[in-house]
Amino acid sequence: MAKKKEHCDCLNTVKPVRDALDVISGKWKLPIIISVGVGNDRFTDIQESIPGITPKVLAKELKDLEQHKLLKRTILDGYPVKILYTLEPYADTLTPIIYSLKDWGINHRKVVTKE
Amino acid sequence: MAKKKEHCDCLNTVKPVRDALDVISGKWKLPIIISVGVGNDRFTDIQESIPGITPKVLAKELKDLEQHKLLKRTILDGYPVKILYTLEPYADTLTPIIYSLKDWGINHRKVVTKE
DNA sequence: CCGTATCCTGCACGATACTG
DNA sequence: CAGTATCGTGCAGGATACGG
Repeated sequence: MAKKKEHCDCLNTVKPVRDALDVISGKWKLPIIISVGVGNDRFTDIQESIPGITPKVLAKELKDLEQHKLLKRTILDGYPVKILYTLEPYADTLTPIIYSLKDWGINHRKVVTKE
Repeated sequence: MAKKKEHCDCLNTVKPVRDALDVISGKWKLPIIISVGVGNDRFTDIQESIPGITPKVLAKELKDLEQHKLLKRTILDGYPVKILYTLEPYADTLTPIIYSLKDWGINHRKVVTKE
C-alpha cells in the first residue's frame, strides 16, 4: 500500500527560500541595490538612475532594504543636512546568488525560446 | 565634474535575474516543484500534499512550470485515462540555486533577528 | 480524477501633488 | 533635497461551484 508522499522537508526548505526571495524580489529591489552599489548615494541620484520609479516607492524600498541590513542610511550634519545611502558589506553576501540567478536566467531564456 | 553613475550593466543583470526569479517566485511554485520532486505525480496527490492550494491555482501553476520545461505532463491511455506529472531533468539545474537561497535565508533570519 | 468557470479580494505598485 | 499624502489600478491569488 503506497504511502502518501509527504515531502516532509517542504517547509524547512520553502520558508527560508521565501525569506531570501522576499529580500530580492519585487520590481525595484535589484535596480536599487545595483544603483547604490555603483555609487549613487543620494536619494535623488538613485531616483534619477532608475527610470520610472516614484519617490514614494523608492522611499519604501529603501526602508525595506535598510531593515534587511543591506543598506545603511547616514545623516550628514552640515548645511544643508545630507542623507547618504550606502551598501552594507553584508549586501555582498547576495552577490554570488545574484550571479547564479543571472547565469541561470540567461541560459533559461535559451532553453525556453528554442523548441 | 562628477559623472552620473549609470550602473550601465543594470539591465544586463536585472533582466535575466528577473527571468530566473519569475520561475521560482510566487506562492506555490516551490511547494509544487518539491511535491512533484518527491514523487507526487497525480493532480490530486499534488493538491492534497499542499494544504490550501485550490485546483484552479494548481492547474495554472502546473501549466507555467510545464512551459518553463521544468515539468512534464504525460497522458497515460487506459481506462480511465491518467495524467502524470514528473520533473524534467532540467529542473535539477535549479537545485543549487534553491539551496543557496535556503542557506542565505536561514542565515538572514539570524542576521535580522539579533540586533 | 482532473480540471474550468465565475466572482471576489488584497496589496504591490502607479500618478500626481505637496512639504520641511 | 528627501521625502509624505491621496487617490487610483492591475493582477496574483482565493472561494465556491460545476463539468467531461
